[in-house]
Amino acid sequence: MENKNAKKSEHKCSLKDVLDIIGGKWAMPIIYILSKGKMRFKELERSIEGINTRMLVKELKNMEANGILTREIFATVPPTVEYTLTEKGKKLLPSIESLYKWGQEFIA
Amino acid sequence: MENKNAKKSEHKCSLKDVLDIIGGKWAMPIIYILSKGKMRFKELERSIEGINTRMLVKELKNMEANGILTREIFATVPPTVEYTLTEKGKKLLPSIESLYKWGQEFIA
DNA sequence: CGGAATCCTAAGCGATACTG
DNA sequence: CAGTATCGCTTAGGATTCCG
Repeated sequence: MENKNAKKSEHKCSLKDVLDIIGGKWAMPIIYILSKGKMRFKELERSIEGINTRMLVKELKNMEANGILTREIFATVPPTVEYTLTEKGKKLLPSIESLYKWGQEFIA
Repeated sequence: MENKNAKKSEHKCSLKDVLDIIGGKWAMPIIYILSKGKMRFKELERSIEGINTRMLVKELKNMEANGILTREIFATVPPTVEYTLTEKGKKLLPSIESLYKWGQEFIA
């Protein structure tokens, strides 16, 4: 069982619960990239420096399971799959952009 | 060398760089707790559910090295040590609170 | 192209006991 | 009280290969 339980249904939702979802190494970078609009798998892989196939797949699945993004498949040859932020996902953007700006300001 | 390098001086500061500093399991929860004011080590340990001595020490050191909080020692018996957010650290609060609120809204 | 399946390792993390 | 010092995981994360 490599996959993360899509939130084990308690009703507390602390900061820790949020971080369980988007606290991984790649989640926020992915969301940040996707804020510019829908993207294909390969585009994402190229846009996010340092990530590899396995981690990208894994994070995308997690975020899909958590309703942060959607996955659309097009039966083309070769196959096309597009990822898009949901409204829920988009509402994470202010936080993430804010973190990013903090970095710009405080990390030389 | 268990400690994290207090930022290896490049000049790019991406989101990843921010997460290198506060992306760990406990950093944001600690900052969040400290937003209420300075606290002693033991208070922190009690306030943050699930953390243990080792991880608390480790994160506090990291954050101190990154200028997010300060550590004040008082030569009392028994010893007293207080941790306080720096201005730099406080500027992370909006992001963190925003993440927290997102959790309140979207994680049942 | 978009993954799935393997294999593997570093390090993040946890529990506990001990010390000034 | 405020930490160190060990020890031992587990698992997140990485590299690579293969498949429809």
